Amino acid sequence: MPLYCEVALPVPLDRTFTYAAPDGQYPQRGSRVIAPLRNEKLIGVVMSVSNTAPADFEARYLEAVLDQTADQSLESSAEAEPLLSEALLSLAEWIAQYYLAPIGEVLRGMLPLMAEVSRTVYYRITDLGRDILANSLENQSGIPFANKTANPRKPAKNDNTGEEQNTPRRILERLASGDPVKVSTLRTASGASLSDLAALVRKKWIARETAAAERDARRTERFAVLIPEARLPALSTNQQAILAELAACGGEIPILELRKRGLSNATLQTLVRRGLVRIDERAAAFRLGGIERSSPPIRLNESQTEALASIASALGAFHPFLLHGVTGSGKTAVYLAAMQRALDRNLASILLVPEIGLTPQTAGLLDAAFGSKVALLHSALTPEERSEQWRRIRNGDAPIVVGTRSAIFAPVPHLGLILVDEEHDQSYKQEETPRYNARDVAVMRAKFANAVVVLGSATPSLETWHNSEQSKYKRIEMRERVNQRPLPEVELVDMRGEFQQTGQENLFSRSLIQQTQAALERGEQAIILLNRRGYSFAVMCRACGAKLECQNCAIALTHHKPPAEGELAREGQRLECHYCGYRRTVPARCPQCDSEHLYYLGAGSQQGEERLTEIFPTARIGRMDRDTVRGRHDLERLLSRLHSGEINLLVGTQMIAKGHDIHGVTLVGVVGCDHALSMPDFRAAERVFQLMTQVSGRAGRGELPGRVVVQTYHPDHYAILAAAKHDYAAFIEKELKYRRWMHYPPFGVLANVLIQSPKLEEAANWSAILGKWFQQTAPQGVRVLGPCTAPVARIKGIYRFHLILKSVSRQTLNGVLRSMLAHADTANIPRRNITVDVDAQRLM
DNA sequence: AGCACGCCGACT
DNA sequence: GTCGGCGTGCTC
Repeated sequence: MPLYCEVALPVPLDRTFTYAAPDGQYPQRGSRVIAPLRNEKLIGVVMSVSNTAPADFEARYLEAVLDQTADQSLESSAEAEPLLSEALLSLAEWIAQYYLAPIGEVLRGMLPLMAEVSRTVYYRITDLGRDILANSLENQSGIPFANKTANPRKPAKNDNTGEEQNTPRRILERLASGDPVKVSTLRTASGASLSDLAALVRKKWIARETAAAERDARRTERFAVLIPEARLPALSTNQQAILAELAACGGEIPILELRKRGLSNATLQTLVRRGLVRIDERAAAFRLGGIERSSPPIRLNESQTEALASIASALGAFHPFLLHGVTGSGKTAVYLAAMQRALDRNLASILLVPEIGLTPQTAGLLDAAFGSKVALLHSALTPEERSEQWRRIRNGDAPIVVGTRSAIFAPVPHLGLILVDEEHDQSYKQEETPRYNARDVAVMRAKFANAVVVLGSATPSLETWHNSEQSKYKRIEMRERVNQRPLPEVELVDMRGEFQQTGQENLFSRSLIQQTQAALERGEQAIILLNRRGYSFAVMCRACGAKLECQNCAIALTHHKPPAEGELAREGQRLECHYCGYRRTVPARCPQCDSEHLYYLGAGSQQGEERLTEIFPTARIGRMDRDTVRGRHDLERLLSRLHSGEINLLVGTQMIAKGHDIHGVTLVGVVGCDHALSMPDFRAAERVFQLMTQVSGRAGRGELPGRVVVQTYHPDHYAILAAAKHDYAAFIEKELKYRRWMHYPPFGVLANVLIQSPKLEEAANWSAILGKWFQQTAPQGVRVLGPCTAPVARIKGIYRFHLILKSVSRQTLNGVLRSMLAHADTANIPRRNITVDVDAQRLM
């Protein structure tokens, strides 16, 4: 009797599938398997096994059980674990239940599964196809193949070349032997497009099948190796160049390196053919790559030592901490020391950093402290690299894991410590299914692993702060900067007064200009936060008041100016939608009313840079935003130019606020970051406070004291006032009052239910159905706001409605959301059009 | 999500 | 009269 198992598959279905195990293979909970679903082969994870056959259907057989090594069956000891440990499986199940996400999708996000399995598509001729082919050979007419697969109004490119046009026939001929043929092979042989193949599948002349097989995902590196005793025949200059390079490098060199030095692969292949060089393939050595080692501070100060002692003495059991340390208090040094302490006790650590928080500097510190024990996991890794890191971690070769959000799923054995740097950072929340918050997952993971978890921040989120007040998390305070450096003095500039006094609307206030000038003259550096991308953030019509909007989204288009376009913003320049990427040029006339009077509203970082160039013609200005920092290397390059002093004035979006430690910066300007206060978002004040505090923290980290100039239209707002005084306590007190009053988190739990459809009436209708259901069932202990159109009513042509649910009890809310989804199912609302966002960060 | 099966308008 | 549009419904 076969063994049966429940398999989670990467499909958006809230259920598992039952399969029978092939003879002699014993899947366990946590094993990866290849499972046939319809005519696809998918990778899945075994959630449970049983001996009873399902009653009402016949289970199909698994194609294969992966990761069943020979020694695993031999050893059969407790050490022979399936790929996914029990701790990670429990974590996945917790996420699935807490965030109402399908377990298969949760697991897909946890495992670098896809890189490890190559999925191949094959085509095979059917009996019908054979008949058709035979008939056509008999009567030579080719009639059945009259080329109608493409749109009849648009003839296919190869339509007019006689015999060449008969694609279906060539497909069938290539398949005639009966063996399945790979798509790529078939397409080269027959010149067929994917839609040609799809058409024949529809006619049932051919059949499509997929196969999945495990691939060795270890990254290899290819070396060119000089064959010493070869006789040298006449060589071209290119060939000589390669041989010279090889000789200079001791006879071998990675092929990638050759290419970097401008030596061609074709030439290399010629040398191989002539027997002068051979190619060796070896497992790639691991290195952090392009990192300058930097030494950590040798001695911790008093508060750092105390923090370390608390954390270190808690190792070995579940203990959550909040490490609240002002900017520049040296949290990173505490993290490094704590990881070392864990390592001393043979415990591994995970350090989570925000998306752009992993600076080359931090990587350098880690490399210096832990060398090859470090595994880096970040979004720029290729699937193969990710997979390689994953294996190193799982083998125990890398007990120090550093990475962004999904690194919380690293398969670390003997996990003892999890550190979440800048725990308030929004990038820890995944904005697609499963919509987990890595900070909260970190706490659960620590719980399952009996580990210590430290949430660190200068500006803790209200949730975390509240948990520390409730003694759920133990709070550690670091109130002083290292070396008793003072926090920078903050000056508020009331921009309303500035307008009245100068009589004009200037982007930069007189005070900011004057102080920047002074800093630059003293040979110091300044950075200016201008938290909008682009040149101007909207184009508006003076006649009818309409803003130019994206055709796909209910969003004003942002104006970007090509750098060489002269003084004025004008027609013909680029407009861009920051939601969908739609681009168009600035029209001559308003598309609504045909007026010629269009004007440009607001200033972004691009305009900031331009203004600064005019004001400080001799300054060495740099800009840091998503337009100038696209790849990882752009950031590294900008930061190193800043460190070297090559740039002395930096303007940019919130990217510049994140954890950079540049000692020459003595002045920080904050321009127009308070517009966020008027957004319909209950976290607006929290975000403005955090951003202002973080960016202010960039000033005065070296020998010289820092200064901050904040331009604001809300000089009396508590978030601005508290940030100006570095007074977290004052801010938190006000903000907690407001949240309590409004029943917003942390006083209660919140979920955003988003209903989407490309058809307006459909979205409206569905959200009305759900709204009515809430009205009729009136669930106890849940407040419902809406339904109403979402703050961004349309994105990428999809109309959006939402409901906001608040409850004091997480369990109640979870239950109500489940009933709601069940009702949506009976009301025939497709599941994929409903997004449930538990603990939503943004209600947009 | 895919991808099949199944009922109504534009073309040979 | 066919092709093919995409509206329901299922996947072990």
